[in-house]
Amino acid sequence: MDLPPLSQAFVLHFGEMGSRWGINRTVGQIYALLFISARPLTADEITDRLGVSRSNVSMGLKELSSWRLVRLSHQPGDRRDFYTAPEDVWAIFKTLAEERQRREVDPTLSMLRDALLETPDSAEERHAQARMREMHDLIEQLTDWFAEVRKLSPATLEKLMALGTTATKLLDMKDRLLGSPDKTTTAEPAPENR
Amino acid sequence: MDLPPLSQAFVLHFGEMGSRWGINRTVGQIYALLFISARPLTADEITDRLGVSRSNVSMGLKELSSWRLVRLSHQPGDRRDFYTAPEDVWAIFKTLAEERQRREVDPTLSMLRDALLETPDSAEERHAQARMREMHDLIEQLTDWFAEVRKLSPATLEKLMALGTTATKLLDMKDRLLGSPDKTTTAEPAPENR
DNA sequence: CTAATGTTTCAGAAATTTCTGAAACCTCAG
DNA sequence: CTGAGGTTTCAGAAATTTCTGAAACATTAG
Repeated sequence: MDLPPLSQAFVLHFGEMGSRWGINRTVGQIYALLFISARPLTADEITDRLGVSRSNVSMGLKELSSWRLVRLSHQPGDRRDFYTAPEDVWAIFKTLAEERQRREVDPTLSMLRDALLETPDSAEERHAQARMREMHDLIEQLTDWFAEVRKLSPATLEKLMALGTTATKLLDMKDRLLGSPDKTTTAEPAPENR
Repeated sequence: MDLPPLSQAFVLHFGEMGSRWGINRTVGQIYALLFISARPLTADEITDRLGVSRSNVSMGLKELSSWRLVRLSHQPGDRRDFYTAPEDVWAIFKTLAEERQRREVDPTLSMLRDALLETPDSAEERHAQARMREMHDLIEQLTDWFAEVRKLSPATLEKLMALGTTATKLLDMKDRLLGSPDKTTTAEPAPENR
């Protein structure tokens, strides 16, 4: 690997991290390299810098494309493909969340929904199904909420997060303002934490 | 594997999913099995049901313990260890988030912080460092926010999520009520989406 | 103490995943 | 049409991860 020290540390770290997720080491490294690069890189440049085989890079780039984590660009008078990581870190994060949703959460939800349609044929199975319903409901709720959040502009999001726990206060405020039809929020007698 | 159909589908699915995350197939299956089980199971029962080796189960349970995803219990007059998955799906989700934070995010943040302390020795490295700062700031912000959210009680959380995007409206409301010192929220001239 | 019952460790076998080099394949300038 | 420049595919080699069975290690009842 032929990289200046700072860059090398970063690239190696993401290589390792990648392998904890479903992503393999090389893919992690390619992405890290593109992320910190000041300009678009060709597959050959990536190959040289990382010191892995050309075909490995090709496959890695293909994988990254399927995750929508790299963009292709061209330069006038040059037929080679140049690759870039999107600039906006928020956008990257959003893409990642969307793809994981699509690849991991959606299939799980669908499996759970199917299971919930079956008629359990024993007490054991009845209990199992009840647990699956709990999990299904939680995941669905989280999913819906994430979908909402993803629609927000980065600016709004940042503001929301800056609010932090104050959000709870907002909740109370809303209840007071809109004349809470649901008393539980205010009635809650000082629970452990909120 | 010796399981009724519904349970089997669930267990197999989580086995596969597990391997997309850093978790191996068996560990995923053990967890799934415990999750849907109506009562605590011994390691031997798990071994029989899943049809894997006893030692594999032992290691899997150890791994799950290190993730704080199983609880140990005992029954009077029985020396064997009985394992359970926590009841509350919210709690499970929280634990998972905390552990991933500890194992993946914290080390990354620390690597980034170190990198940001170095003095870049070229234009390239300077740019790389700037990118790292962007990533660092985003992760830190998300981290802080998650930490806040984790403190909320499930009930409050659920309410917050039920609000969905309405939160944005609350934000505006707050600004109007408290006499926003920061005009950007209301001034924002109809951005793509929010 | 020791036998019975249960758990953990560990070295190697098995399976899976990743990586490579060579060949096939594409595209376009000339 | 041809060949130069570039990309992708693929079968097997290499590396890594997972799984197993046997042995070592607890713990406690008697």
